[in-house]
Amino acid sequence: MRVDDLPEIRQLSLFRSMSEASFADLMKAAYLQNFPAQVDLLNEGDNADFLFFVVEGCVELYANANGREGVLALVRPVGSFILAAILEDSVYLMSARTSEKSRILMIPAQNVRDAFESDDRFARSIVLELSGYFRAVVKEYKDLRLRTGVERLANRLLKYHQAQGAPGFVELPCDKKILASILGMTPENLSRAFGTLKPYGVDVVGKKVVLGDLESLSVLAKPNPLIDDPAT
Amino acid sequence: MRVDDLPEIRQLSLFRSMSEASFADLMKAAYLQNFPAQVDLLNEGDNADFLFFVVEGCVELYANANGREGVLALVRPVGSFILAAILEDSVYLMSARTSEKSRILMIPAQNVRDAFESDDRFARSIVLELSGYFRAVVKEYKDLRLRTGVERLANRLLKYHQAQGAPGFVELPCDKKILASILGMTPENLSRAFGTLKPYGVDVVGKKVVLGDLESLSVLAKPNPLIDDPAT
DNA sequence: TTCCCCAATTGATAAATATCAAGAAGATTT
DNA sequence: AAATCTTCTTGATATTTATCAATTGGGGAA
Repeated sequence: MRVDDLPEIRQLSLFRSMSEASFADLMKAAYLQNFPAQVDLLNEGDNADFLFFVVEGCVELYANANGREGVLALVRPVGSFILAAILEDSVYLMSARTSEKSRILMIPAQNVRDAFESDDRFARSIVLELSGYFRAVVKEYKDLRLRTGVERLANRLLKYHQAQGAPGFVELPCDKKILASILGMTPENLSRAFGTLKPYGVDVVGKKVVLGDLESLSVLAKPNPLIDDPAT
Repeated sequence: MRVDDLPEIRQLSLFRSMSEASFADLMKAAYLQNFPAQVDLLNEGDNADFLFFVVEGCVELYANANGREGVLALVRPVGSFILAAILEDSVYLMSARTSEKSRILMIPAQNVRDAFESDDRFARSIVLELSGYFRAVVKEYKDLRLRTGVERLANRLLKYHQAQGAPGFVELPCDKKILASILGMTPENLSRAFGTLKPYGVDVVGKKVVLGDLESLSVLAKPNPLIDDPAT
């Protein structure tokens, strides 16, 4: 399937300042494909052949080591993944699978590297994209390193709450099983962590979580913009 | 103190392909300073005013949250830190302190951003530098997420062993207290982890660690280039 | 050298997290 | 609607990790 017209891609900060010609070249080489849920898009260790964008749906980035597996991030429209591997012309450090029916844009790695070499504006956009990625991972690292599971959950709820317009409740963006893995815990412990947060006004009803006492939840969570604010 | 002559800086991949003029401008604005051990160079949350290079000595990058502190990395000559914060014109996500007497090169943030805008080669070098940083943090994250403390220690020992030319023993690059924090554990647990590794041929004599049975140590560690190989 | 401070170790205990097992609740298929 | 499958929850237990306390030991300062 070829790329007909994807204005939302052109509007990404990565491509917005790119020359018309370079962008056209990239899109000419690109593939737009629909995948069902639970399809592996790439495996860690594979050579980085494509740069990926989630146009619709949702993709899990995950990794395996020492007999364990963990989800590192969810990518939602319109987000890219594994840019760094492409630029280093190296292997993927993470695996990726669709977590629901998804529409994925794939740009061959060599075309991306060519555009990086030839288009100065694009090269600079990539710098800002990578800086953002880097800082996001540092935040994830600090979250995992310096907080307990209950604290991570509490902060995550507060973060979702902000992102959803602070209506007093939170709509979980995925199954609790996935959420648990993103938070670096088992599903069992996520259930228990929700239980621990009950005295802090947290009530779970399916995928909806009511935050009845933001004050005391924040006291427990100790939210920190240097970890929890995506914009910082 | 002004920068007289620092060929090792010019030779960094970040600067190697930069124009003579841009590099001269940067160095004219830069400061080269000597610090004793245990001096705070910057604090997380501060505005990113300088890009730093360790010319001699050693710097710890660390962070605080929820009443806990952790060392995220050691930077040794000639390494840079907090490039991403400079480019985003944002705040530092990590704090930095000298862990020994050190010579530090500091380049004002605005000069770095100016050079990034004006020098196309420099902009591309930054991309590769950031890609490397990003992948390094992802590896750290996977290490912490998917391995127990004993496994992290075992793999770290094997990594140092490789880096030091595989002489059958390892010279620890820092105090055990710092090493413990880098590995994401307490000093007490590091001691016990060394004890756990004794049956696998690991014998500690001060800062020297003899690896007497690489075979069985590797079986326990399950080293993985997608985490442990700095070059991947 | 002697003293002193701090790193390092060891033991006892507590907290956090994972694992195993079983049942309950939802969702999907037939 | 019934059957089936998976997620989610809860309990019991084990592992991992942290904390508190008490020494021990090594490196620098006077």
